[in-house]
Amino acid sequence: MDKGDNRKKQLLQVALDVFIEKGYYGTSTREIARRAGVSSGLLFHYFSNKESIYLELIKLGVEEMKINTESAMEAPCEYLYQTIKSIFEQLESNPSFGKMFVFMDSVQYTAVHDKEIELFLKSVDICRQWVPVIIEGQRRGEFRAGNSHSLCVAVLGAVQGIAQEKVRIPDTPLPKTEWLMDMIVIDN
Amino acid sequence: MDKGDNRKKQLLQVALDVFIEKGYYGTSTREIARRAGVSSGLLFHYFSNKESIYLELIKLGVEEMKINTESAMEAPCEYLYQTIKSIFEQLESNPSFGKMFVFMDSVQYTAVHDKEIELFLKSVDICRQWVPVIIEGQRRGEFRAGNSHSLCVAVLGAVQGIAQEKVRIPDTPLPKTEWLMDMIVIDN
DNA sequence: CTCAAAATTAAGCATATGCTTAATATTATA
DNA sequence: TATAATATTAAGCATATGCTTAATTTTGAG
Repeated sequence: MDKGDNRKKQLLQVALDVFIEKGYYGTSTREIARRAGVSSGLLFHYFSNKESIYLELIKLGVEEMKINTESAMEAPCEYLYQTIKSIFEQLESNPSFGKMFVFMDSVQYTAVHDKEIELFLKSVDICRQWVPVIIEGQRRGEFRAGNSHSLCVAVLGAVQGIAQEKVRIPDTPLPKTEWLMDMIVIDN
Repeated sequence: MDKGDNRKKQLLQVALDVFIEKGYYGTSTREIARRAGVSSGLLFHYFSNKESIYLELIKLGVEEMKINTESAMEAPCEYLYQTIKSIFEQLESNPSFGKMFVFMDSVQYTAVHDKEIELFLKSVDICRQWVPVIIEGQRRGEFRAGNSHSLCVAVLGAVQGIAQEKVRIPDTPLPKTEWLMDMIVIDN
């Protein structure tokens, strides 16, 4: 890994911070550069334009979400419980995961331009990955039956809400997974 | 009600649309004016600056949320059920309510400048109003017991998620309140 | 109709923004 | 050490932005 790769990673990290804080339009390339301690010219040496920084972050987010749901798929039982628990654990141990998780939520409805609608849809797809998670959870008897889509929205909403609080106010204690499950899961 | 009042209301409506679409920083005063079909000078005739437009919208949102939770408080039973049902009904019948509901969510963590932190906190307080709603729901036996804060986040997340979808994609059918309740409510 | 108040616009200033370009510093390799 | 590739900066161009100002149109009461 050469120096350039490190710099690029650093710039992506800083960009993620600013995008979360101020959104796409509110983020200036100058601010990203300033916070990273480099000239804005350097930013455009590593990225062709502002939009491509944003898109690269979305790509990374898509990867991360994929890994997360896929690994949970392999859990032998307590499927959804494991998924949520793993997310909570990462929220606690890995701040950058939380940032990415919140970022991906904010991206959902923020198509910057029409031409990037394709990548935009891909990120929505990631959230759709939760739908089979819910359905599988229902099949395994973790959930009460009901409208899968709404259930998905509820679970995602709950987890996202908790993640947002954790990212913005890091001191926030996370609820025990059991507590969260307790709200939505069938009694044993 | 004179002409000026109507214009001001119209400008606020348009501003709300743009703020939801592009966030605070991504919204330009020129765009608000253009979409309203007036010059940008007129915008600054009715509002002292961009920030004050945003703050005025927050104030209106605070009012609306207050009315909503307060009226539900008076429901004799099925407290939370009525609250959510009323929100869903308004989402279906009154598009501007949905916009405001989603807007208030987006405002939560977007303190524009430090000096307006006070009004910002007020809007957070509105969301806090949900906490007694949940606790009361638990007391009345609508909910299983559990951590009230997490339960609040979950319910808010669910309702917000559904509202967002409805506002961005108006064709989205809303779930029956029963379905949503079914996820989180104790069996009768 | 008169004319003052209110509504509205056009033009522009100062600054911020996305991005480019040419030059300089640093690094690595032969 | 010499040299080519890479990393980095400083300066600036074109445009967008928040907001002001002076002028013009519209409105409504006497």
